[in-house]
Amino acid sequence: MDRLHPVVAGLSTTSRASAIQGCETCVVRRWSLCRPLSHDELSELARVRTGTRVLGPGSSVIEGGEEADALFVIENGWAFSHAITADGRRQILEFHLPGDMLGIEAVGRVEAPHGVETITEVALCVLPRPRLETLMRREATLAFSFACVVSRDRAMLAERLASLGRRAASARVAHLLLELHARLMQRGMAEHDNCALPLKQAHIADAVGLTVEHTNRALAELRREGLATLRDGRLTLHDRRALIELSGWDDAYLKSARLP
Amino acid sequence: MDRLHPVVAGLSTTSRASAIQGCETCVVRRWSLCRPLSHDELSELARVRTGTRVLGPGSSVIEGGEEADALFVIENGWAFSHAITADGRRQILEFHLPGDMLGIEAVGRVEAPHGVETITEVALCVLPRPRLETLMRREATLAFSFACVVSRDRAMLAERLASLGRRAASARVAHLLLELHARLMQRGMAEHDNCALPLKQAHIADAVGLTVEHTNRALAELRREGLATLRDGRLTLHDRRALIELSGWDDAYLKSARLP
DNA sequence: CGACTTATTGACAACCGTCAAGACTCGTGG
DNA sequence: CCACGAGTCTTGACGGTTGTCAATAAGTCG
Repeated sequence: MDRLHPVVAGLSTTSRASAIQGCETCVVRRWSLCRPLSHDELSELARVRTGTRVLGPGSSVIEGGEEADALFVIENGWAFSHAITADGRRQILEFHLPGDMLGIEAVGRVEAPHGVETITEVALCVLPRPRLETLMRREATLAFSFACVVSRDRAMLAERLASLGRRAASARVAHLLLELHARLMQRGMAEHDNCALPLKQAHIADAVGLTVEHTNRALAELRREGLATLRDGRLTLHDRRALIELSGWDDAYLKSARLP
Repeated sequence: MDRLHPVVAGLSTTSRASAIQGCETCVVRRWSLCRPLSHDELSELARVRTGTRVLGPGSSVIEGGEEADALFVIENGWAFSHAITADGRRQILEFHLPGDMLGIEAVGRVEAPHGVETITEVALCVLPRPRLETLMRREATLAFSFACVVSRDRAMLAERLASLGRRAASARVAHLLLELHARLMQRGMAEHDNCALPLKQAHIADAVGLTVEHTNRALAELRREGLATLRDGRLTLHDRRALIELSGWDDAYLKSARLP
């Protein structure tokens, strides 16, 4: 896994000056922080952002433990945040899809506690942290909207935590697949029974706390039982009901409900 | 475990009308949401709160899945939030100490995704959600401060998640013990090598994703190796260095750093 | 073609869960 | 005062789930 420095990686296919473009027509606005903002607030936010940065697959967006000078909104592509344990093993905390924010765990602190890395090529809306925080201290709607985003994020982590703590291997994998599919559906990025899923088995393993080998066995079981197939970057859900039954899936935690 | 309805339980030792008392002298202010607020903002918040509610040990503060009409700040005592899996097993998500907020995961949504239950007797500062959210939409400092609180909370969940995913039983237990001790130290509720810890082994088991029996074995190992002792509601850390080594502990995620 | 990554499978061992039993504490009631 | 029962802690035996190690297959890119 090649870890390019964010700046270097960023420059490789670098920032188009789309800062000029307004936030109102942003394709991910509906799923992002910006949804509830008024016209005036949006134009203020548009002045905060410094443009779009495009990173290649497998590049580092935020280095864990280092100072994070910007927050990001994914305009396109997949990423994940992760912790590295003292003995070098990796735990994926969350997968990030278009409209998600990166770096929210750095707010209110100096260093980013966790690293963020791209999976596919990713286009990021760059929001320099000092300027964004200044604006949030002035615009209550933005700050509250931000709090709602973090709160939803927290709920997803809690759900994953319950999964790792109290479910067997195949149930954990099934739960993750259902979650990703549901989140893609919300964004119109999935059919009712299938979607593109650019994850390696190693990603899934690190997300659900299993080894790659055992994750493979769990996926094989799901396939053998006719529940779901993950192949060539595409997930197909053959028996949604059985997957839900197996994993104890409940989509309530994904419904961010009534943002202002 | 007797589950009294919060209102009923609340009435049993009921709300002293300490709403009159200002928030400025609040003992937990230094560790709570309120820390960065100005004099004027504090007095507005004081008008939001409806008083203090006292609950007995083992009573339910928030029912998972039900509508949450208030947020709370713990003034005194221990509580925990938890998820219940489909097959009835419990996963403790977080332990809550004086100054912590309860119900933050309900912000921006209608129902509380997870339940909250008291461990000891608990005194709660009650903040009705509609009034608090109205104030947050007006007062940017409060909303931003709230976002920082949620973000810190999220970091703690992420750390626990990495623990469950990538650490062995005794390391998970050691990590939890170190975290609780560190959080108590921040509040002046612990000595450098020991503290009161009113947890049953079942609480620890449900927090780190183990059975009670195996948690007991892990605790026995820590005791046998001379690392830590948990006995009669008191935790003693005999060899902090070895505990840190074993669990990969790093306290960076607890440092909420520079709130405004 | 050869190096590399990823997926897959098998054998075996370690870890952890399950089940069962006993010890200890504490409050209650006789 | 003691007996009793409930809740918690502790220990042992055993089995299942998962991790480890190793090898192979399949695909990708130079």
